[in-house]
Amino acid sequence: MTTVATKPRNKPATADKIARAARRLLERDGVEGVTMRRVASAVGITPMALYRHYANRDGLLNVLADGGFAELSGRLDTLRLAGAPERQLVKVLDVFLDFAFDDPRMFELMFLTKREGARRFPEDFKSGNSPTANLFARVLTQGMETGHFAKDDVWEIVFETGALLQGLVMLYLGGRVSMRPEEFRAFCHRSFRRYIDGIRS
Amino acid sequence: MTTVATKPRNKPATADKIARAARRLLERDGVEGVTMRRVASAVGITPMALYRHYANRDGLLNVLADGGFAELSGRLDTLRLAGAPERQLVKVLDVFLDFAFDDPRMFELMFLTKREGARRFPEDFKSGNSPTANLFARVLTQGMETGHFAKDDVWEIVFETGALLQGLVMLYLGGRVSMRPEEFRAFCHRSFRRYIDGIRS
DNA sequence: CGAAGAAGTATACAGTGTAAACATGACAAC
DNA sequence: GTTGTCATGTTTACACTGTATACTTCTTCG
Repeated sequence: MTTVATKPRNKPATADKIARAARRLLERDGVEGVTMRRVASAVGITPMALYRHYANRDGLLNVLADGGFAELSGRLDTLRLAGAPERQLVKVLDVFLDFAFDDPRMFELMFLTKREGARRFPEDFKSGNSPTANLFARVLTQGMETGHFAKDDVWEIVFETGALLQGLVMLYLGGRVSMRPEEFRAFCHRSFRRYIDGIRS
Repeated sequence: MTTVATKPRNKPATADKIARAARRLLERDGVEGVTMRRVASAVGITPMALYRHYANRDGLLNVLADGGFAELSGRLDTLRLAGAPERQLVKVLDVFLDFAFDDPRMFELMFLTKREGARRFPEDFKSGNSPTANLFARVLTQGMETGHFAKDDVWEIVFETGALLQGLVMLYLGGRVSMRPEEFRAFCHRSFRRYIDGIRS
């Protein structure tokens, strides 16, 4: 074989195929549906081959979650934020809700599942490691400077707003809310409004 | 049958021993540590014998969770609520936090785990099936009548306050908060205060 | 006594994640 | 070329999980 033009070690290729297959399984069957055997079978390899590319199942799930955060971050970047800070915050909220509605399983993995290597409060927030938290903090800070919000600990508010949103969506995705998506969105808007009214000066 | 004073079928005896053993396992190893084999071994019977007393693992976990709700309800009943509604709400918050600190695994099972038969919003709230929600709603209604809070949808506020609390505690128990318990409690107090200020008229 | 029914056991099946050993193929150095 | 190295993949196996099925054993009642 004179085969000179060999593929230059397509190591990332299979790793990518694995991630894609896992992603599809996640979307369809949820976190618990992402089993090593199913992923391997979807890719067409043996389960143990997965371990050449990912340390273990948690490692694979972490990569999936990272992809989710990247996509969410991308969506937030497309936001053209302007107008009153209150409206800006609601826009951010809507991006989160859209994401949760579009890909509930991914949202579940990202926020509602215990995972190693997740961000910690407050250090990982203040260090600017979380783009979504950064965006939120920027809007809040700006709102405080312009007098729309009472001066307070920005990071605490970022964290607790995230907690409120996470709690609401967790309950919704967990099937504990008898509302259709748009009803629930309206409810979240009211809830957010109540909260914002509290921090407005 | 002279046998009048027979043990009236001590069926509940083993069922209770099972529940107690499961409860201990839950406390020590968390929800995932409660496996049928371990529970059976702790009781001294065969795994399949558990199924004579509980439909399946989820049934057993539901009974455990019910016990947790009963205890939480009991703790709330001991509260002597008086004074300003804001202070009453904080007292209720503290009961929840105490419970979460005392028995984090149980709290996790009760609020942070997907389970069948969990309360649904709004119907199960409005119907009065949830004692804890009832208590909260009573304080809120009273606060609205006395002018401490702005008139609003009580059940919505009950639900979203629960969501906020759940989100905060979920993040804390999930190891995403670098705070010692009392630090975290103080943070929750500030967070609650911010929220209450929003609904005050 | 004899029947009934409850409680417990034994065995087995289909899953799960993953450790250990081995096979194969592509590339670099001699 | 030959050899060695390293990445990739397979095979097999282990220790778990929940639970279906069938069998035994014990208690209670007619």
